[in-house]
Amino acid sequence: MAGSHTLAETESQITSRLSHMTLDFEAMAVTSNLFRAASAVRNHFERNVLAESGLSWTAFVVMWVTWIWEPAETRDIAEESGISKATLTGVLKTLEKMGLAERSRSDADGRLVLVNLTEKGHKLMETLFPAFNRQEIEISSLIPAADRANFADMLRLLTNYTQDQAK
Amino acid sequence: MAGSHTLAETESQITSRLSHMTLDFEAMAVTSNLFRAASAVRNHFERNVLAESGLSWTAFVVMWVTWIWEPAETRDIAEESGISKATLTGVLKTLEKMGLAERSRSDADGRLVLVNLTEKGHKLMETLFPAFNRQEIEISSLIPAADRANFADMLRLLTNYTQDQAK
DNA sequence: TCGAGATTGTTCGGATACGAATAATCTCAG
DNA sequence: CTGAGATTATTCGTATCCGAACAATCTCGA
Repeated sequence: MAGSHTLAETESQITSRLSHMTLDFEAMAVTSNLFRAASAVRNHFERNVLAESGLSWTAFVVMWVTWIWEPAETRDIAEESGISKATLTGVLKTLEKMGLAERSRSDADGRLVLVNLTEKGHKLMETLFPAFNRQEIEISSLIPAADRANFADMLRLLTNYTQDQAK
Repeated sequence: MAGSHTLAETESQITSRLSHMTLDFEAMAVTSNLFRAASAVRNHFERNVLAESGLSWTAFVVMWVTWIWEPAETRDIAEESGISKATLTGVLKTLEKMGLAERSRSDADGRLVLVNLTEKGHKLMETLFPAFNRQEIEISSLIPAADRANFADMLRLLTNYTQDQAK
């Protein structure tokens, strides 16, 4: 756990405070660092790439998924973006308010809602996505090239397992 | 990106839609899967371990950090938990309301706030943490044992780099 | 001793996040 | 043809999340 204490200090304090318990430090390290890293990376992107266009990480991801698959169904966008449909409704409201996306009810099935980016949304993605990808390259270069694909695969293992458990 | 499309379908569609752009798929895979995995793991823990005691992931982490370092200063808790001080104020309000933690102003420095778990908070952690750690073991066992420590180290690289950039 | 600058925690506004409840729509078996 | 069951998106309530602004406190150099 990064923070005001070193890793050694942290493990030492944990051992001292919880000596009556069996702990798996390695297991703790996997989950706590996963969440810390994701949080830190999201904040980094929001501050350095997305702030200028007023987008949150999730708003960007939703625009990205829509850009790739449009016209996209909201149930698919939510799943591809890893957020609930309730959350997507709110994020799309924000994007519509910014004039970046538009929704319409499907002709084929009245339950479904389709989403497209607006022209303004397309223009934004043409410049924002390359900047975002450059930052992705910078960040991922911290991971040794030989480990990178494996790292992504291990992350997918975690996602797939926990999401399968939810079904 | 896990979702309603396979990885191959996704990369194919991206290539087809954005053929005018150079893309680094590997870089994209690192950041998008990092966030997806973290989100999925958090939801998994909230549903399967934390829901019963009404705690969110972050509320648990704050309790955990406080348990280890108490009496803990709020600036340190926020840093160790990877959240802002503004967020911590809100989370501590929630924990106080639940009777699980208490705050007091430091005698030594009037700017600082100290936090302790209450007796009820300690009791909860005595049973909740082992259950949480068991789930951590289950989740991390998805990562091959030989890769686990390295995986956590790579995550720390991402966190440290992005947080250093924020300073 | 004093004041500028720094640090701390809180409040505010607005965005994300989700489960549960709800209404609308579709499917399919009888 | 009809109704039960399933699926969809939205609303609601509540929690988290953060940056900016603010008030209180501390430090340190002049």
